[in-house]
Amino acid sequence: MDVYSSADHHHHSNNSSNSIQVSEEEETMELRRGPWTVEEDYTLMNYIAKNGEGRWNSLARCAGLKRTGKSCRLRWLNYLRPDVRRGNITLEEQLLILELHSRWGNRWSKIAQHLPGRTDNEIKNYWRTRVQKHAKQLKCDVNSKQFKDTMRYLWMPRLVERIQAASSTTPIGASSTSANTTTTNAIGQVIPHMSINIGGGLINPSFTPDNSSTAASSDSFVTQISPASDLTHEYYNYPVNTISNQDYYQVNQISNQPDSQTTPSGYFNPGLDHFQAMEEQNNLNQWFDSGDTNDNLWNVEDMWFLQQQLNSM
DNA sequence: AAACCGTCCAACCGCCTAGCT
DNA sequence: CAGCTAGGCGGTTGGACGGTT
Repeated sequence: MDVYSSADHHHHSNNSSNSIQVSEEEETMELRRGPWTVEEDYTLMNYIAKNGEGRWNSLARCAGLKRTGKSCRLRWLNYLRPDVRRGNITLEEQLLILELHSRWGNRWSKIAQHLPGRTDNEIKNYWRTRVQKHAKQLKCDVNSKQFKDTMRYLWMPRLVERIQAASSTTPIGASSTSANTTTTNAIGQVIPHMSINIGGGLINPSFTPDNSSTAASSDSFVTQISPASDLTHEYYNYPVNTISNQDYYQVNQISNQPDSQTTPSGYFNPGLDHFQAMEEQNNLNQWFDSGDTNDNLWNVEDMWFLQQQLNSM
């Protein structure tokens, strides 16, 4: 519906004389769909640079884009926006996504608000392609208690370990213990941090597995992360992995929730001995260790063992 | 070489809601 | 108040791509 009915169509070409007979296609103002061309991107960026964003339907018309307002909005927010980050999800981001998802469920936009530069779409894609894949491999439902516990007591602590390990070998300029509120990235820009406390209380896992979809009242348990808006001037074809985890986000303090039952050991819940035993028996590094920030598939032994554990829960 | 397969992600769709008339 | 529209959100899809057979 949106723009389709509009008669006052504009053309991005400049033939104002319009002497050419209007084709049927132009008459009905056929809207383009599918992938955006470089020209369309350029048009949209230019228009927004001059006129700002918002009022997407009229924006699409005025800019001469044969697109719906929705399509323009999506393209801008998910791709063209200067502060959008694409590329590998860092360990810190993975951890945050897992934690926030355990809290809020599929509230992607809400989760995205806490990951500067990341879009809801990207987080959603990450979840579906990475996290759900593991659930599938374990033959359990992503929403099941079993899988949630697996994430909480295995995956997330593992991420914490890896983050700690990474931060202990952090190069100069990105020390892990600092309480600073900014850090400097690889190209010398000062950027704000994502707030994750690794060594101390971590992100507060006061998570109860069965209420994941109920919106918690405490949205502020993670301090709002401000977008690293000055980070990606080179946003088109932004190269992945050019900025290391350590450079990008500095491990930092987080405000603990008042009602927290969290111990300083974070996710390691003393009541879950079998998980800890499991940790000792199995080298689950296979999950994480082959790539930089990639998750990895279970190896056969891990899969088998974990399956036994899950079945006995 | 080519057919097949799995993964990833940009972009779409439908639904919902807030705001305006 | 109802009706309409734009914007926002979550779910889904299709095509590109890389790896494997």
